[in-house]
Amino acid sequence: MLNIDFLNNDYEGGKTAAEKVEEAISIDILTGVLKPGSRIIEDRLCEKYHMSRTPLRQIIQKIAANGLIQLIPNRGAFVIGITERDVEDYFYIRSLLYPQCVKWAIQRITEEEYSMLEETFYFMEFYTATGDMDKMHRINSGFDAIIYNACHNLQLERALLKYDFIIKYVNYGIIYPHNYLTTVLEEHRAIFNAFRDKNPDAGYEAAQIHAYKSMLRRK
Amino acid sequence: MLNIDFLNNDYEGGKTAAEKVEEAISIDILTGVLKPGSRIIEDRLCEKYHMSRTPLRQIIQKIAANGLIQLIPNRGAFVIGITERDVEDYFYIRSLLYPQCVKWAIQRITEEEYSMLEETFYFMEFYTATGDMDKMHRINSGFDAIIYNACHNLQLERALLKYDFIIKYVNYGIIYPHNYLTTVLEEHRAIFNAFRDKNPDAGYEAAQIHAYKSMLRRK
DNA sequence: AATGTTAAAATTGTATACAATTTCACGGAG
DNA sequence: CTCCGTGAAATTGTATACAATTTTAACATT
Repeated sequence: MLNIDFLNNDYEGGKTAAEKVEEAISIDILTGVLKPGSRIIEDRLCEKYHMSRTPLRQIIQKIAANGLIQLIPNRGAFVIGITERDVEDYFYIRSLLYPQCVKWAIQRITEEEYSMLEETFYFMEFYTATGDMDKMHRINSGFDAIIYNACHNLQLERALLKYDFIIKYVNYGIIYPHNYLTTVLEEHRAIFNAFRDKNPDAGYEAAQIHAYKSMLRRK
Repeated sequence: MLNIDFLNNDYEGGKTAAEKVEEAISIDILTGVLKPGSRIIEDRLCEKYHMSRTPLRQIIQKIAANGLIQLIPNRGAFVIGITERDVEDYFYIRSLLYPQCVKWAIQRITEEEYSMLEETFYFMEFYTATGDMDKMHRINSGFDAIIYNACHNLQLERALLKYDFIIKYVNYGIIYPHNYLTTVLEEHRAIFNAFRDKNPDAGYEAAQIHAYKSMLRRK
């Protein structure tokens, strides 16, 4: 069932312990705490996260399947490096997929999902005024997550969530201009209006603009 | 190191036992042997594949990370169904990503990778005449795999390989028209020529045409 | 007949032990 | 001094045991 708990600051998403460790390791890779190319010794991580090798190895398999770790049989797990060009590439790929996702979502969204999107957008409007950057990042992610889910294509949803996850942590520490929040709100408004009007092509265009500008903002 | 062992009919890709089991389970899901929504009992699969639960659970985590299984904590693993519309969606997503991959690959391919691509293309020409459908599928996949690798973007490469994997097995048993091989060869030739001429835009266009026609051929 | 309760069975989650393999340091041959 | 062996240490791969949780099936209550 959908909910908007993500608006809460200390929301942990009902994650299991294993999911939290998975995220922690992934973040360590993306933020450079774990150096690209370096070998991951299972016992070290077991000690760090206070668990035995059995569940830890499952987590490593998952991260490897997501592409942040390379697993070489009998040799170990190695950190995959993400270069600046990779990040640019991910923005570019995202700008190919995101508009199509929005278009499909407008065609396929359910009543319930739309209500959720509407409610979230009103929160966005409200919190933009307060200027709480952290909360806004959270809501923006939630807004996108509802759209990703509403396109009703699991693989596309997962691909976009993955790219967003990578971009989010590689972007860590970036300074945003003072008009960042209002600018992004207006881009989102254009997308939301397309949902309200049930206009897939308008949504595609608005999404393209938003994705493209997101890419430029990084420069 | 790159090699063209995939041309060999009984080539197993140096897969480990675990990788073979992973592929077998994935194929069972895509071909409907494991019914969508059904629960996967670990012990049953352990018996079927003659291994203990520890390595099997790692495999399940991997498949879940790839999106073919849904894992619910303490409740078990459930088969994700792939509908006909999903397959159409995957073709569509692929047609968005494939041309970009070709374009980047032409800009980024190394000498060694190009030699490999050239050699593979000559094999394609040769084997098209023989009409061995199975071998051609293998070579076509190899041709694409070299391109995916040459774009030097790991996530894009993996995304395309994943979609191809899904499409391949969902397409299982399809009857191809008699001119299928020569048609596909010409589409590939256009792509290869773009590599030969180092022309990214021509490659993008040729790839777009190939992806689009592949989508239509399914109908 | 429908609903709730409870205990046994089944299943998932985790820790540990051991086997298989690789890595690394040391010493000898050329 | 470099290049190989060689064996111990470290690390990865797998099986098994047990703990935690869920599922089930039988039974009682209304």
